[in-house]
Amino acid sequence: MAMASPVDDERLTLAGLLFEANAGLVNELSKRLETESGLSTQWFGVMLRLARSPGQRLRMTDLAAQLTLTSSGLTRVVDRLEEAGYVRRETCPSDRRGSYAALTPSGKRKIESALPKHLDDLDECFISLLTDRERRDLEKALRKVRDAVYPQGLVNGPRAAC
Amino acid sequence: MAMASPVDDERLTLAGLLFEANAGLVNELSKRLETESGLSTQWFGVMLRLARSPGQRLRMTDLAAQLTLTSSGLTRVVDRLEEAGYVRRETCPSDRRGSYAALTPSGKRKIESALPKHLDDLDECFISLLTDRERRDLEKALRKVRDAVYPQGLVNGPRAAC
DNA sequence: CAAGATTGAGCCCTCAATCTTA
DNA sequence: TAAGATTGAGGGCTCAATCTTG
Repeated sequence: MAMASPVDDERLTLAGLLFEANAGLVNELSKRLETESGLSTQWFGVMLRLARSPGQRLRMTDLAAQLTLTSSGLTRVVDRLEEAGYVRRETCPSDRRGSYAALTPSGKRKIESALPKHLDDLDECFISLLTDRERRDLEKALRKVRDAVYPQGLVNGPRAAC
Repeated sequence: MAMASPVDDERLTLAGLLFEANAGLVNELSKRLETESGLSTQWFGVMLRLARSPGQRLRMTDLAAQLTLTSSGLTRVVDRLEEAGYVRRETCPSDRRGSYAALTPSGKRKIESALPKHLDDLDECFISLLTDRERRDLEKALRKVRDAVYPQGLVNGPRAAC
């Protein structure tokens, strides 16, 4: 009987499944999103988070944290989104160091028109594969992990508007 | 009572939890892996997959698929791993177009010395947060998703050695 | 021509340094 | 001095084109 090697540890298997499920899903969804709406997952993620926020705006720092991006990386993403007309920067009156990223009307239309098809895709590749019970259990488990390792994700509400 | 907007759809929430749990975990584990062993998650992933394979080798194409990388991307990763002495290329005698990536003895020592601490990290950030039952359920759910969207992941056994 | 692997060009991200404001 | 945002330099990936072998 063969010895179990550490490289076959079952914990690696579970982690591997998480990584692979995530990677596969992101790949498939981004391909579809790109062809259907011309949006990358990164752009979609930015615009979706802005759309969900009061006033459709978020501080650059908060948005960067939500996207697991450095503030440097976010600066460049917002540069491109601004050039495309989907987002614009707004200065923060009460703290002149900071700025907001705000969804433009064009950006709001864009995300809203892209959303229905994206939800269909999400159903097809992910949601519909699971039973109601599996979905609830999965959400609970993922939330535990997320809360433990995702520092600023969606926990922080948006700052008080200034 | 407020209308539910599509941007608040619960399916987006579940998908977002998957993305955020994954991103948070990768970030945390890669930081630790880097400081403890000087390995990136990419290098670790390559070496782990080679270590798990018969003969500690894999065809470049198969390895690329397992890592969700283009063959172009894998070529460059293996270039760097070869330069570090952890991996070497071997030509395939029966099909001279192809080549193998093979773990060197140095690479094998490296991954084996990095593994115990990495497993501890994995426990701390992920595995130990869940009950046995939650782990089993999570594995089942993730496997369904993975199998649906991860084309060549770990499904294909390695090709017959030539 | 198709398949496996590599190369050149270009994109997007990070790290470290910088500038401005609190 | 610290915090927020930006910029320059550099790394790693993808896409498209190329080379070799089947």
